[in-house]
Amino acid sequence: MKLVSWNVNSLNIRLPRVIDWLAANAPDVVCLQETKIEDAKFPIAALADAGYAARFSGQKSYNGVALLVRNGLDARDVTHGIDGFVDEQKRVIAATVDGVRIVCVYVPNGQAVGSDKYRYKLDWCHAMTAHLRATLIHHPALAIAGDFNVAPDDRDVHDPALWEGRIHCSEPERAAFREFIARGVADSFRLFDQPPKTFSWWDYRQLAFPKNHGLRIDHVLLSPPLAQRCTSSRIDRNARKGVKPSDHAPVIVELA
DNA sequence: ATGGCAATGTTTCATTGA
Repeated sequence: MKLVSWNVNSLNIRLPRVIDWLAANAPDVVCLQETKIEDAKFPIAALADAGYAARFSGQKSYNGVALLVRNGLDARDVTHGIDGFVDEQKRVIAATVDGVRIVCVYVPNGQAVGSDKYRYKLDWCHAMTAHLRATLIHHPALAIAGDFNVAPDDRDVHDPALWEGRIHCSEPERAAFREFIARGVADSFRLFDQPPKTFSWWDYRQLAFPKNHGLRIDHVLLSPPLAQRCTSSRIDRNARKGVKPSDHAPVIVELA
């Protein structure tokens, strides 16, 4: 299974690029974040023409997640949100595909350390950790994939001194990320040797992409049976190039 | 010293993102 996570920063704007990317990369399942589109307006037909069935949970303007599943595969037991956590914001969709439970997440940004949104981010992560623990009991083959809005350690930051203690890098956020890992899922990217300074997000400003001033905040975490099957995990930085890119690049994981 | 981009809707600016 070829499994992808990609924050597209508006599926409306990005649809042509997404469809081109699907054709070039032929993934089996794609977890999308920041679709920023109401369910009634989701581009079901265009994606069907591209060979993918879509399941989605969206809202106007902000947030929104979706799963794209290649024709011939079924998305079963689709669920939305976090059990026991009331949230207006559409940030989670999950399904079982070919025996793999796939949880697509868009973790809150947090805006600034100490803000109300930061508190919400940490609360949200705490609830997701409990949800993950419960889900793993029934689904030992589990992947949680998405935009975590956390750079887990300094290797994931272009300038650790600049970012120290700031949003995405603060110790409470990193501790929240380690709580996910402590539930028994591995950061697939770190299962392999990787080129240094590999990132998944670059600011649109200040020539950040050509200067490679990025962060690695998009992740695919795998439970032990899937980590054993994982043959590669990489970030397609080419998808950040060209006209009207998302500010995030896709993470691509292959499972034998 | 600061902001510098992009997307959205509240649209000719404000808000959010990261």
